[in-house]
Amino acid sequence: MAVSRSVSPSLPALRAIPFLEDGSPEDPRPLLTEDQRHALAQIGVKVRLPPRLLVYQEDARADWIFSVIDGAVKSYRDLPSGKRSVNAFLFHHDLFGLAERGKYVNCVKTITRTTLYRFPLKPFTELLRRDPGLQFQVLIKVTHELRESQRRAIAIARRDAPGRLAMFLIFMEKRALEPARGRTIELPMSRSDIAGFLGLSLEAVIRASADLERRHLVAFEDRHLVRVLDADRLAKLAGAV
Amino acid sequence: MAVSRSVSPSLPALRAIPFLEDGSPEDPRPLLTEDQRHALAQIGVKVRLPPRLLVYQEDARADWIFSVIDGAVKSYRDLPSGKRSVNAFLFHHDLFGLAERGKYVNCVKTITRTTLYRFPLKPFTELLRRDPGLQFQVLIKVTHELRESQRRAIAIARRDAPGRLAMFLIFMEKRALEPARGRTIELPMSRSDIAGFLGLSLEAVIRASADLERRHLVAFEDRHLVRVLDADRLAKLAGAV
DNA sequence: CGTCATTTTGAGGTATTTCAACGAAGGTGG
DNA sequence: CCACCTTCGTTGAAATACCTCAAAATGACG
Repeated sequence: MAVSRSVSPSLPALRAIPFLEDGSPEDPRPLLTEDQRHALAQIGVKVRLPPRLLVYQEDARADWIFSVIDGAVKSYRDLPSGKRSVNAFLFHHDLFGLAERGKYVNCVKTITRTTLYRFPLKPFTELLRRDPGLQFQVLIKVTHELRESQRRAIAIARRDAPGRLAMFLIFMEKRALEPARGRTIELPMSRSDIAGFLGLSLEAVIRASADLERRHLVAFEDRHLVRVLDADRLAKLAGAV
Repeated sequence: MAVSRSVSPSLPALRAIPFLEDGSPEDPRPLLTEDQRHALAQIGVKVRLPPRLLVYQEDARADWIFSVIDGAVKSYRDLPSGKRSVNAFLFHHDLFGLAERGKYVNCVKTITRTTLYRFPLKPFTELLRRDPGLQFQVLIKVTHELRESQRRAIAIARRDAPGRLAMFLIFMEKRALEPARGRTIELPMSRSDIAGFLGLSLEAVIRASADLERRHLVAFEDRHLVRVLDADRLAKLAGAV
C-alpha cells in the first residue's frame, strides 16, 4: 500500500473522475493531498448525525458546505403535487451544499447514521481561491455530479420500471465503497426514496423489484441488501435504454 | 449603461448564478472581468460553424473546451434503442466540453449557425490554476448546469406531456437573451430535439403543443416561435409538478 | 409489546407509446 | 428557377405500462 497516498478516513476527501486521462486504471481515487485535507480539516468540524435528520432545508440560508465521511444522505425536493423528487444519494467522498444566491436549492436528510464534515461557506470559498489545485478537484467533482445527473435523467426517461431499477442497482454498485464483495449491493434508502429518484411510484418500484427477482437477475436477501445473480443480464437490461 | 461592465459580445463570457448572495437583482450577468476575458481570448480561437454540424462526438479525445458566443447547440447521447437523449441546449454564455478521463461524454451538434470560442484543454486548465477567480466562475457555472439538469429530471419525471412542455417553454424563456420581447419565445431546435430533452416521443410533443394552443396558453406563430398568451396559467401548469 | 411507518398486493383508469400513412418544409443540384 | 429528395411535422387508432386508490401485512422502534 502506498504510503504517500495514506488514507485517513476521517479527514475530508473527494472522489471523482478527472478531466484528463492520467494513465491510471479504472478506480477513481481520493484526489486531495494530505495538505489539502488538513487545510480543510482546519476550517471544518466533524458532526455525527442520527438517521432521518434534516441537515438543511430548501431556501434556507446556505452558510455551510458539507462533505460526507460515512453514512448516506439524500438530496431532494418536495413538489407542489406532494411528490418528492430525490435528486441524489450521497455517500463517502461526496460533497453537497453548493447553493445559488446564498440559498440551498434542495433539502438534505440523513438516511443512516452519518458523519459529515461541515465547512463554513466563506472560509471554504476563500480556501478555494487560495488553493487553485483544491478548487480544481472540486470543479472535477461537480462536473462528475453533473454527469451522474444526466445519467439519472436517462434512467427516468425510460418507460419500463424494471429497466430503470436495473440502472439504479448498477449505479449503486458502482458507487459502493467496497468493490461489491460477493456481488451484493447495499440499498440503505427506502423504496419510496428509490421511487423518488427514478420518477416512479412506490408501487412500481416494488413490482419492479419483484420482477427482477422473478427473472432471477437478483435476489433480495433483505430490503436493504440485494445479491446480483446474473450480472450480465442485469447489465444488458440496464443498457437496453 | 454602465461603462465599467462593457460588453464585448465576441469575447468569451459566462453567465450564471453565484453561490453567495450579492444583493444584486434577478438578472444573472456575465461574470468575468475584462482581463479574464482577454486572457481567455488569448488562448482560444473563434470559430464559425454552419447549422447541423457535429462539433464533437462521444468518446472522442477531449482536446478542447468550448464557449458559445452566439447561436444554439445541443448536447446529446444516442442510446442503444435508437432513442436520443438531449442533455442540454446551449446558448450565449454557456460552456461545454468538460470531459471525463480525457474523453467527451456527449455528442454536440450545432442547431443554428453558431459562433464558438474554442480553447485547447491544457492551456485552459492551466489558466484556471493560475487564475482562481476565473476558475471560481467556471465552478459556479458548472454548479448552475447541475441545477438545470436536476430541474430537467423533475420535468421528465412528470407524467403529463403538456406539463413537461410548459416547463420547457418557461425554461427557454428564462434563458433567452432578450427578456422575452413581447412574450415570445424562440425555439431554434426541432420538435424531435424537444422530445429528446423531455423524454417524450416526437408525437407527444406535437400533441402537447396542440394542447397548449387549444387551451389558449400559447400560440405558435411559426414552428420556431411561440407567443405566450396566458403567462399565469402557463406558469401554473408548469409548476403543478 | 404496542404503535407507526414502510412495504406489499389487487384492480381499474389513463396517459403516452407505438405503428402507419400522409403532408410540409428545407436544402441541393441540375 | 425548378425538381428532387431528405428531414421534419402532423394526424389517427390500438396497445402497453404505469399510476391511482384501497386494504392488508410486515417490519422498525421505543
